[in-house]
Amino acid sequence: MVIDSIPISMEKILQILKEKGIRVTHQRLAVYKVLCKENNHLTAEEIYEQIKPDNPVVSLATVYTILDIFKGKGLVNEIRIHFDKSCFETRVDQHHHFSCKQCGLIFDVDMKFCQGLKNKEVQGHAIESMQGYFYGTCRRCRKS
Amino acid sequence: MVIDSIPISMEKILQILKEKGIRVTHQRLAVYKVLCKENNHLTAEEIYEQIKPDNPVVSLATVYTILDIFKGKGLVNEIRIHFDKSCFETRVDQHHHFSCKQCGLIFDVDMKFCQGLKNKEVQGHAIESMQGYFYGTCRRCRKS
DNA sequence: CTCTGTGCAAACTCTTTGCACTACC
DNA sequence: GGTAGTGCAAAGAGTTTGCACAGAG
Repeated sequence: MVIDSIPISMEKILQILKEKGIRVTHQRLAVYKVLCKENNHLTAEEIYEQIKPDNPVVSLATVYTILDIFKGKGLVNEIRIHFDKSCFETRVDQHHHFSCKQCGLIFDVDMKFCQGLKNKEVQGHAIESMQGYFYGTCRRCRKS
Repeated sequence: MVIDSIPISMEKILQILKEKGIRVTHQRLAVYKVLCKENNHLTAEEIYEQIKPDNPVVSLATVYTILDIFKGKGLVNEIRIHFDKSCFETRVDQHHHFSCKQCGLIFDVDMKFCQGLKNKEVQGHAIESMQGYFYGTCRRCRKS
């Protein structure tokens, strides 16, 4: 399921969590909501900072725990396009990422080249998943 | 330049370092030699452990410093196929990596699909470099 | 001899863990 | 009410930094 940057209702999130058998708490709703709202690639720290205003008593450790649960249930995807920290997104289908060296933003990349690579093999090794990380200058930064 | 797992002479390493304008020290020779010898994807810690026997007084911090210099001069490539730590290799031409979930080994992957992607663009973003990370079960582990 | 490289220890960042308390269901 | 989730603080791993000493050119 891909959720766009359009606002998502609390009822919808509640339903998603219940479907996955994830116990519903205030913090879990908040984490998922922020990830949907931004449709962005957020670090645990960024998620933490964004939910704090609405939820003053919350801890970064819990955000990590929640992300780990979401990841295990296939609700979020973890990427490591920047070497030093993980980013999380709600888009969990096969796609890749571009990171801009100037502005630091991460963009989703859909490329045909790796369609069908999954469950194939390369040089005798069986591929279960793949991540393509691209680095360069993004569309917007190129113009300026 | 790609150096295979065949032994490399100290003279050759010396020459490579001098060509790149890198001041030659015992530690730098040792780091580069281990990376060549293994033709492997080694973490800083692993490099440190391997050079210690021949060079009892050496520090992990220096290994990091040396790897950073080598990287800056284009002598080694840093990959982050495992989220928690970096691996280094002497192969610096365009290629990708496969990590086996069972044995943990990293294999080089040469794929046609991304030839020519460099200096092209994707969805308006200018690509300067890319990294393809594949995960699954390697050839050897599949047999057992 | 000078200036860069090194070892050491401490600091730093991101992430995980242990434990008592809280709050879903 | 029982079990799982949480906050907090502390620990852990990987990496970087500051500084005095050592060694390359």
